[in-house]
Amino acid sequence: MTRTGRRPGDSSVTKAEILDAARLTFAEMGYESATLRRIAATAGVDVALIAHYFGNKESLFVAAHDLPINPSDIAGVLDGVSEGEVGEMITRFSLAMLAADDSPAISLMRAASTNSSAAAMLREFIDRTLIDPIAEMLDVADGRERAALVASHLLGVLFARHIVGVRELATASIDELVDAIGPTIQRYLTEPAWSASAN
Amino acid sequence: MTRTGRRPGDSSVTKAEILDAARLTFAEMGYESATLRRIAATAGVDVALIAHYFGNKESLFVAAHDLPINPSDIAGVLDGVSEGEVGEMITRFSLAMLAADDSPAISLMRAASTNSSAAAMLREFIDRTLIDPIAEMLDVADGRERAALVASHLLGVLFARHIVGVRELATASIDELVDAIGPTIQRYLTEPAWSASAN
DNA sequence: CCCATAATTCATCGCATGTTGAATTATAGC
DNA sequence: GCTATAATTCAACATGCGATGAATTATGGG
Repeated sequence: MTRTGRRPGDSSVTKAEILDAARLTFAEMGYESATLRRIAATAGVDVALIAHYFGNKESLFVAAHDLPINPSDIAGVLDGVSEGEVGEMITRFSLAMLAADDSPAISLMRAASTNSSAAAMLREFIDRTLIDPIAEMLDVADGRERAALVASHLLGVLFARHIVGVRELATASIDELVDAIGPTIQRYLTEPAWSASAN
Repeated sequence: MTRTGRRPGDSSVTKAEILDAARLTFAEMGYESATLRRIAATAGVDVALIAHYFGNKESLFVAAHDLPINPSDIAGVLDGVSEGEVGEMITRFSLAMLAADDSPAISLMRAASTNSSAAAMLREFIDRTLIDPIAEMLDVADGRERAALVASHLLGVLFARHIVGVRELATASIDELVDAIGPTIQRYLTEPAWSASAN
């Protein structure tokens, strides 16, 4: 029975535990349904400690989604891959890396649906993590439009598979999905221009 | 200043107005953020009237999403379209019909992110409105898997365009998007088998 | 060994929510 | 025209929320 006052023993990993609990809880239930009390309970901590460290709920959310995937991850994945395999690689990366249970991507998708500042965060995340590096790699005039189409499909697969639970996608293995979707992504990237694409 | 008691005048369109307000509000803000009081205010009605008609919030949500798109809509769209134009037609249908501001599809997507019974409703909606009719039309062994891939991409475009607001997709016209995405959808539908697809 | 400071909990506040029950007024069938 | 019933609002509730301020205990630098 922990009582009041500072805990004995080692240093403070507590802050990181709160962030982990926040990521997990936000990813499971979305922004408004994830209560500070529940996050605190998951972290084994009083709710006031969260306020002490992070001020308010929104700041906690931002802090929990700040670091964990750095935008150069995908650039690293793409580096040294032959041009014909890029679609497959991006697809595999998205299905594996972005879809872990406490992944900030899924968490952001959940939160973005009901919270406009989370939507802004997800928008920026998509830009930095997917569209920017892909467009830079492509280095063609309509690169950002192509990358946005890629992102939309990958988002849709994550959404259908992990949030909605569409059976045909939820039960498929990553390899099967990569086989099915990779070539489509590849075409969006390297197929000759399909029409006059505006903006 | 409307006071207590039954309103004078005509019959009761009030119930339908509540449903409209509910659809609109749920679509704008998601399940938990849409409060009964706000829905009531939008409908110009006291909150207790909602309880009187629909019992509780969840029943209201279900009622608001029950009828409004019937699953034969897409079948009608597909009927009499040449096989090569099906992808374009489905894409256009999704971008136009499913994405209106008070569309139950967007509303369900928002709610599904944070509410598991809404996710179940969306799952069923996708099955009935997209996967079932498409698979039936295709009439091939892996028809449901193909249809699920189609649905995932279309969902992703709606999500990126209307919920996240990815710029490249949000600013594009429907025609431009149909030009870009239609051929991809078409390939998912009619391209020869890509590999051994399981389940 | 002190003492400033950090880490932590407790108690509580104000507020918004979903829900309930009673009161009031109009409609419609007899 | 009376009366049962439907439509509607008002008032209030219990609950759970995010937030705040004070209290308590350990740590670590001088």
